[in-house]
Amino acid sequence: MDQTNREIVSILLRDGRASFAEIGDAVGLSATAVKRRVDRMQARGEISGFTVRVAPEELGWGIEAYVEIFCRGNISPAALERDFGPIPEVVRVDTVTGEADALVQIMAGSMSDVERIVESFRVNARVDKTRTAIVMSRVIDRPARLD
Amino acid sequence: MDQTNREIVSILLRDGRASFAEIGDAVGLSATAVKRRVDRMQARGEISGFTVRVAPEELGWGIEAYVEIFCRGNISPAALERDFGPIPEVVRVDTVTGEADALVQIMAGSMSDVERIVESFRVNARVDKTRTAIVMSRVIDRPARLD
DNA sequence: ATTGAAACTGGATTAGC
DNA sequence: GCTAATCCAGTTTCAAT
Repeated sequence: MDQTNREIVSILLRDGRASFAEIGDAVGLSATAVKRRVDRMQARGEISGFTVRVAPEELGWGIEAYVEIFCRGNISPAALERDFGPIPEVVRVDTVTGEADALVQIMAGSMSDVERIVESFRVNARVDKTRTAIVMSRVIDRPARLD
Repeated sequence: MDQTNREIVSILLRDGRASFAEIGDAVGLSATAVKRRVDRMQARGEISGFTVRVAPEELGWGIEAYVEIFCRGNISPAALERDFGPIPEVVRVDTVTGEADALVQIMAGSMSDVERIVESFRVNARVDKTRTAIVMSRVIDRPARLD
């Protein structure tokens, strides 16, 4: 990944629908060249896709929560993916250092949804304990910057 | 926000560069009507923008971390925004229920960057204590779904 | 107030270099 | 990587509902 690709990605982070011509002007390439670079980055998996950024509450995701997962014994990333992947409200799962084994982020419609989802984590035999932090206010939420 | 807009957003969540014509086919509207609906959602702030989804390690963000922030006394969202907003590695800040007052998510180039950034949190007079969890593996990371 | 059709503009894409 | 040619999407206008 060279500097030019970094600049292209930097622009796309700020505006995922920027035209190839615009990007080309900014980085000093033709639109064609930019398109090929973006296509190649997508083919290599450096770019995994494009998406829209939405105000969660407008879409019925009234509640967000972080759930720390404490397991009995070890848990593999593959097992986590199998267990949490099918739950649509789960938007993110990381294995982490520290007390907890994993951190799960959920976006739900209501507090009772959170309750139900977290409860469903517990039926999983490997999950020993959970600790939930409800998001009160989203202060900053932005794509990482390159510059 | 009506059902049609939900469907449009649902498509854009999966492909943020989908053409208005494609979306129109899927929801039973003309490209024109779709464009206007997207424009209006953007004007109302329901859609805050479009972005690319990238593989962080490809971009020099080798390390991600969650930092729990414990404050002396109260801390307002506005103060958090002022203190953390200028740090480019900070991608997310939420005030949360539970032990910690806020949860900060950072994307950094290296462990020493994490150390430096977390250390910089501490110089802030209001921050009493921090607890850092380093991400070992990103198991799931996806936009929330509407279905 | 919102839509669809048509016309126009300009970007996306392909072919050739 | 660029240019040129083609195609198609984005955008605006306008009439209709």
